[in-house]
Amino acid sequence: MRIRTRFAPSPTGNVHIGNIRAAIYNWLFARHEGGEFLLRIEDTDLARSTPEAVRTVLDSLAWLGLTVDNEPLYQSTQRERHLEVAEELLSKGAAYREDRGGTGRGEAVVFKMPGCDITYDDLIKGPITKKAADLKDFVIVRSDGSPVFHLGNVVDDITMGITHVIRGDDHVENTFKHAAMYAAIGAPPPRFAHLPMIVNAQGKPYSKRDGDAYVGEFQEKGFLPEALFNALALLGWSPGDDREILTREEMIEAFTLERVRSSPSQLDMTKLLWFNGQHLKRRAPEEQVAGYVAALRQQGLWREDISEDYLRAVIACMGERVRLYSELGEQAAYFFTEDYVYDEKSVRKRLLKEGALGILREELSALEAVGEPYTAANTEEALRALAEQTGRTMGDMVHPVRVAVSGTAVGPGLFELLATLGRARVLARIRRTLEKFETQE
RNA sequence: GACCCCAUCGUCUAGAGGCCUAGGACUCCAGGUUUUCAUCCUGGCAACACGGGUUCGAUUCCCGUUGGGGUCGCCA
Repeated sequence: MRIRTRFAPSPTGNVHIGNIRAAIYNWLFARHEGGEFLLRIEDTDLARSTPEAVRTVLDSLAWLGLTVDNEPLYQSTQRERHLEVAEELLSKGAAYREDRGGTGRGEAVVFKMPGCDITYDDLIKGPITKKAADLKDFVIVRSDGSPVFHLGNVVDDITMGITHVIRGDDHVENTFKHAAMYAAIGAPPPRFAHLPMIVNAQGKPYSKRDGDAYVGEFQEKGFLPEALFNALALLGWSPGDDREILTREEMIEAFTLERVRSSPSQLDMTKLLWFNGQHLKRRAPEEQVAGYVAALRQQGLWREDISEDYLRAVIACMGERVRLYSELGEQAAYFFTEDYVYDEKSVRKRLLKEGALGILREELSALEAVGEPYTAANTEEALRALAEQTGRTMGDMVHPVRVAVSGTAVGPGLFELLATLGRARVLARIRRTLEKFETQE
């Protein structure tokens, strides 16, 4: 039989990482088995299910590359089918009408539990049994005639031909109800697998106050979809060897439900950042450009006259110092503005030290003497010659220039930095720095 | 409260009775490389919640305790 899984979110706004992780596992499982991954929008709560909310769900799936094999089934379109099944259940005696609690609201349709213990074999947790005494009848159609979640969920899974229901831990109790309904309807039940919850940094369930809980937040912060995918997939699942950085294909290849853990876990932001850095450096340079431009634009550092060649040079220059697009602007705004800040500590240590400004002035002459092309090799040669002449170390040479042209003591190799910045900028910045601090001394 | 689930370094995890003086990753620390930082290399700190069993032998199996979580709706 062809494997079929589904993701069945109720579109109530942003998609939580716990839910998207369930979607990832459904997708991975279906792809691994050569089956299908379907989407159902559980939009019966019309008040909360807006078109924008549906859009958000679709966007999140698309962003993460979770390709769906069907046109999404909107649960609200299935209402008649749900009610039909309720009638069948009624006529079979598997359900009855009752004014629950005698509220006078009218009669609801109540599903009758079979009166025996129910056991189902969870693909992740193993067999779980519930005693008959702990199983209560429940409403499947409200007194106003609308179907309840349990009815719609089961009926839709049957009509969609779902073979494996992979969902959050919070549904285990429902599974006994659902299993009983499959039996009453006379449909073969799917296999169930319940994923442990993802908890917040305090090890507690997520609350509205917690940040970093929704897919959109990571997207906005500039995380790479493949990095979030990878990190989330490895929360609760592992390939069985020591691999951590995996491509989608490698995960599909290795994914099995047997290797999913049954204890909750938390998403560590520091490690997520590491995942991002790893995936970032695996991206082709041309793929990176757009991401950097978007981040720089957001930071107000982008100007349309900046050439792509220049940006590429900057990216190459910064190398693995950047793990997230936004870190480029944070760490090295000086590539994009003349108005960079002079880090106070760096200035004190490298420029205001005895004789530093004198050295810098000598270096200015040496660097002025270097013509185009202003390559790393050429500028290095000039400063090496100066160091030899004056009996100084390269350290003495490098530090003042670095602070002068970038305002900070940390960054890429100095000569790559100079070559990237270009002759005009370098000389202008050194002159300006000299002016600024010589008068200050 | 009742029922169900969970429990290995700070975090993510490997481990399915002896291969474990418990392995890997992130973070952190030290050293090396480098003009600085980052990368990279080397090394280090750090865990089987507790108590009983079962067994020649338990991180691994069973029971209990403790702790955490889920569910108890005419919500989904």
